[in-house]
Amino acid sequence: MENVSNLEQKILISELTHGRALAKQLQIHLSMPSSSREARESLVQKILASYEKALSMLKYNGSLAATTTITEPVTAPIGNALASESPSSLSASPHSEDSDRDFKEHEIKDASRKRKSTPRWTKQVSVSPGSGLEQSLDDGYVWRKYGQKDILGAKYPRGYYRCTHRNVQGCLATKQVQRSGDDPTIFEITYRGWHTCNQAPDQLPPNSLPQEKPGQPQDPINLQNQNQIQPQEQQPQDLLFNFRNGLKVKTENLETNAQTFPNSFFFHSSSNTKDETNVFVSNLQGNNFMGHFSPSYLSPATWGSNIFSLEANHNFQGPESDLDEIVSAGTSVSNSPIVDLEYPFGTFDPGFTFDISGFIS
DNA sequence: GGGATTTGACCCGG
DNA sequence: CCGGGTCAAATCCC
Repeated sequence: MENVSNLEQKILISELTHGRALAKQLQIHLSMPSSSREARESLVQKILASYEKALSMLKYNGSLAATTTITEPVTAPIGNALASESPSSLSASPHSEDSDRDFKEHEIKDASRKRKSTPRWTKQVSVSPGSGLEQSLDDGYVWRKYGQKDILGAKYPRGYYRCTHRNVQGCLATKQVQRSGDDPTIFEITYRGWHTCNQAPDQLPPNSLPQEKPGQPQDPINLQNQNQIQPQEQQPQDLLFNFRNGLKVKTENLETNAQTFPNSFFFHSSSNTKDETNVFVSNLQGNNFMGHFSPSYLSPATWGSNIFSLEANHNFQGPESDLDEIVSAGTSVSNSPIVDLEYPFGTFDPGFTFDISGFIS
């Protein structure tokens, strides 16, 4: 119980801090003649999104305490899951083309378990042609498509993407993109898992272009065959990369077993907020968690136009959560993506504190 | 040539 | 057995 609230508090703090950082960025943008309107609006949206999330968490928490309505335990076997992902292709040296799938079997078994506990959230994005929302499908991460499948009853195939850095950094984040049948301008994007890679989608230095890729107009509507979304390119964010390189903790082996995950941590480094902003929930799982937790995860919605109704699905204290705690944004955005998230946290040890000072210097 | 995408096969859970 | 998710060889593209 207390664990929960403690965790919640940390998340809230990081969310709010994140929002504040965004506001600062906005402030800078406002005094910057070169700043585009889109950039500003984007920031505004992000800020609002941040607020929404924070608020909804509070509300949800409240309702939890008050009514305790959790419908689904959403079994989160926090102990082992998620990180155990490691599809053999990852861990077992890829260059093994010898015996086929025989010996993979056992590994695959535990991999299957993770799926259930992998957090995921869905977002609907509508892309209206010509309204500058093309980039809506760009969430700032670099994805690599690994599959496409026709889904029963769906007009368009579903695309499966995973983080480009999966192999290198063991980033387990994936997403599915499903184009809506009745409204082809709507894409439902389901994210799964956290990014444990170095990408920092929504916290670019204030003076660098926010989200948009200058020389790269993209038009999802023109996806070659109306049914596939192309992954977007992305600016290298070396700053963060380098930064992090210095403190990467044995990422080489982390694919192989979950146990190494506990040692890794991750936090955002935004250029202008070096203070407490970065003290995020780190090493959440000292005992069991499932990966990293970064604000970027909490703010998957970094899109040009947002938000949304947010649905949180905690499985903390067990049974029942009616998560009908839907918070609709006051902002009447024409196209309001819907974010629908569920993160199977279990109990955490709230006691941890994390001092990043040692890493920064 | 290397990385990304395509696409049919495979695996697993329901 | 069926459908969704993933793998991986073939292919594409820069």
